[in-house]
Amino acid sequence: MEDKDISRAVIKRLPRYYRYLGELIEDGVERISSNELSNRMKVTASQIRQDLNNFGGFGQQGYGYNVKYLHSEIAKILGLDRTHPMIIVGAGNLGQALANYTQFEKQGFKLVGIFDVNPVLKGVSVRGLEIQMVDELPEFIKKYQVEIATLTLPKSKALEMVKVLTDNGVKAIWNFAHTDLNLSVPSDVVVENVHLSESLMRLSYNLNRREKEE
Amino acid sequence: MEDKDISRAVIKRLPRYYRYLGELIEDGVERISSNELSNRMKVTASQIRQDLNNFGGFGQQGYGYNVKYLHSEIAKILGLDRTHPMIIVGAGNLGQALANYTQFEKQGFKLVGIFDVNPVLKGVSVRGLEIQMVDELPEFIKKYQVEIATLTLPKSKALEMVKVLTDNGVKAIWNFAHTDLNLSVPSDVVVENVHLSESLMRLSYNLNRREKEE
DNA sequence: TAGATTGTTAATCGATTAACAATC
DNA sequence: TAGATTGTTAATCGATTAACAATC
Repeated sequence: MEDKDISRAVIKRLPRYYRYLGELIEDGVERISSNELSNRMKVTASQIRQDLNNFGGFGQQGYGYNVKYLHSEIAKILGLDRTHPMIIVGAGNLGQALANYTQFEKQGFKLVGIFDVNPVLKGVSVRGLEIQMVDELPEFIKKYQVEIATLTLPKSKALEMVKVLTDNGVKAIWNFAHTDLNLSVPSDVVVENVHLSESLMRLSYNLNRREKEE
Repeated sequence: MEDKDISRAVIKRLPRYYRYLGELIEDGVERISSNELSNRMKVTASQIRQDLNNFGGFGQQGYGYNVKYLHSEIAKILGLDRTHPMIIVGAGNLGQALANYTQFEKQGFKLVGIFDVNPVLKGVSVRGLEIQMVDELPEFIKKYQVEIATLTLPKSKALEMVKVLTDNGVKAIWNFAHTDLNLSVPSDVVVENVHLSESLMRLSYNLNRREKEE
């Protein structure tokens, strides 16, 4: 590919642009300038233009950006213009909660299976899918061409699971286990770590800080 | 306070240091140099030393860092050395899943109440706590001196809720709703936005990218 | 055409890395 | 003391912002 490397910071902002553009569409807004958008999003207009121009010239001088067009272009960049078969591995509280999040489906992340290691959960139905045991993973992944695995298992089990998943063709791992999987995954597999407890700690840090300030 | 402003990037890394140090304690490691730690964490030793020195000199020349001591110092910085009364507002799948996450309790985030707007859920027990209706929030927040509110409600309801919460003394909001609350909250209230769907989109972007690369 | 606003280059700012003197 | 490793300053790198010519 000819694409230059896009910085992490830019990629991090893309879904936020996408969300705001979606809201503008709902509000019936047809076009928007980088300046108007910058007011809404509290980022600089300069940053918006720089960010977007990493991927192409989506705007028009004197006019601004067509909201629908820009929204659909960002969707393409993010891979939301096609369906990604996804499974959840770990059918505990969090796994089941994510399974019930219908929002993801709308964005093309289609849940095709739920797995766990606990035999007690075998056959239990979650949003119309029966929980399966992990020994069925290899066959299932190939059959359904699973691209994304959501990992909602304890750290110890997560590490074992990763090998099974990637050996059988999973190309992306959405990791909720308390460990950094990107260090133990083949180089052609992408990982996004969520780490909710770290997020809560950052909140706690800022809370602490505010209290001390006064 | 005399503290200079610590950059976001540093704060983002703190919980990760904390996690690795916790693992080192479990492994019985007593001391560690920035160099050893840098190998494990895949960051530069220089960055580790710079980061830590924002908060004080926790190491010793020729020796390195005492693992237990550093761990406990970071805990203090993050506010994990005391208890934070927390509530969950929104007792849907995600809210209930988070309620059952006992990990948070261990780090001082004590769940004292769960609330929802849906009367059907009233009185339903989640991890020993009966779901309450949101009209009981004002009294409850004051009585239990609630510091943190976890928001797991749809966007529309989240916005109304924020006012009730902050008017009654909540000082920190852990926001899972698909909106940027930091733009609509009093300046003395801190917000941490989670945005799971944005995380999934970043994974999707990287997946897309890898596919195109070959 | 004149006005508006992009795309893009240049300037600034901040964060990361390297280097090394201080010191245990 | 000699060796190791921090704390900290200086150099580099990258990301953000400002400015403006290009152009719709």
